[in-house]
Amino acid sequence: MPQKSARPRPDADSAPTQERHTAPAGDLVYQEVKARILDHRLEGGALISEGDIAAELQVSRTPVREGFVRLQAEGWMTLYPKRGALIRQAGPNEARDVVEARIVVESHAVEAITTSGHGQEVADELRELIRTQSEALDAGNHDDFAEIDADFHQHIVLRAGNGLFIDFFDNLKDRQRRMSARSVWKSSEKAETVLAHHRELADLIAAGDVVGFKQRLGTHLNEVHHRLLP
Amino acid sequence: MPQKSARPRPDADSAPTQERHTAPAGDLVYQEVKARILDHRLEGGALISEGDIAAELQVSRTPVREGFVRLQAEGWMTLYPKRGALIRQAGPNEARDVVEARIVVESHAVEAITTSGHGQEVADELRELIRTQSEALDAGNHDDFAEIDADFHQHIVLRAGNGLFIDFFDNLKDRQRRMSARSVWKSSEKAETVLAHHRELADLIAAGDVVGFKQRLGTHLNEVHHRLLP
DNA sequence: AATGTACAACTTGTATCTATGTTGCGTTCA
DNA sequence: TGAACGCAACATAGATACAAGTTGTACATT
Repeated sequence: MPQKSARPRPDADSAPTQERHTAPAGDLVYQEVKARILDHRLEGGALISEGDIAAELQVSRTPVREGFVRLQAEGWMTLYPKRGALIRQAGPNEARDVVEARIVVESHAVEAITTSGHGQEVADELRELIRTQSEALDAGNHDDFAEIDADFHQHIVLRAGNGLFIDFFDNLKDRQRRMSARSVWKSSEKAETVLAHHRELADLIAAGDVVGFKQRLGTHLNEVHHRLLP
Repeated sequence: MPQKSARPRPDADSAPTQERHTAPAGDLVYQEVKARILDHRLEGGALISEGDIAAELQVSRTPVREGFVRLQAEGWMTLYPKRGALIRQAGPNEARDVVEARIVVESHAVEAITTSGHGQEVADELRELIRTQSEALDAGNHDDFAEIDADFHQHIVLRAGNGLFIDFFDNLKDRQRRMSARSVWKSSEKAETVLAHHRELADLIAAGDVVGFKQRLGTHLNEVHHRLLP
């Protein structure tokens, strides 16, 4: 029997009636600390305290705690009672695990897309993305280039339509971002290589060649990765 | 440059020095509320408030809030400012998505296991699990039977060694649990069918037949599922 | 009757306060 | 010299206080 069987509810998963004009302090903490972890302003292994962040961000410790709990739930830090918050190390296998997981998830997404007959459609959307990414490169906008690069892969997973994989892939994206945060696509030669790879991947999707896609994606990710970590 | 570059740290991801003797109230809230969601004592669509849970569990709102934040991060509820916490609906595609994701993750795990040459080893471990599960059935212990059933599949993912997939699979397991919470393996005939399926799956792992495993797993999950959602 | 409005009840957001656990270091004692 | 002890500094856990947003309803107004 339901606990108390609910008051009028805001219509299953609808948006809040009114937007906030002031960002909640808890979200601020979450986003700010996560951003610092992803771009290595906070290094793995560092031990920080609620008080430090609270003072720096000019909020009380309560919303800091809220942010910390979220970050722990997502695996970015570990909370030690009465001790502090430890930023989690990347772990020796994480790079391998992320690449492996991406290959599995993205390849499956392509299979789902092609077997449902949306291969051409999605391939066209990806080519459009490649076009804008190419423009970003020409304009020298490296940040946009990197962002669209991530969008390309995410779009594939998005279009496959499995919400669980979509959420999981978000996590993978963040982890990859932390690992490759130090590198930028300054060399246009390397950037062109990435574009070429993406064009091939889009073609393979259009052709419905799932195994080909999987192989190419593997070489793509590994090649990108080896230019970053040597 | 590192923020403040850390005080002495408790040796990367080590356990806390001393165990607690009293369970933290925040964990209590998290586990209790999650349990209620998984077994439908809290239904999807219900709107609950921090105060209700706090009063019922005899703690203040602070740890309740902590638990709620964790539950939201894991996708079990949505927090609406000044309104309350809405238990998320299962979603019309969730059953399909969970099965799809499980097939992908488990099949990949088998591929990783067999290509690394641990197929026989893992198959033997699984057979041992099947043995204990069979004993639980004979003893009429349906709860243990269901638990070992979940362990069987989790073990495969565990042995593949990818920490990201392991965490993801935990999530899948909980979602499946919520969906099938109302059914029990009372019929020993159905239970025997499950055991037979698991034996076949173990055999396919031993034989290194990844595509065979994937197919069998698909029929297994769908068959199990169709007996639940008729 | 339909509509607009003021208000009471309820809920969260955040700050603050108290209690307690942990650590590091200086002091003491063998 | 070195180990044990005590204590101050620090950190979190949880409770509580208070401010502010949201909603349903009763009631006045048209």
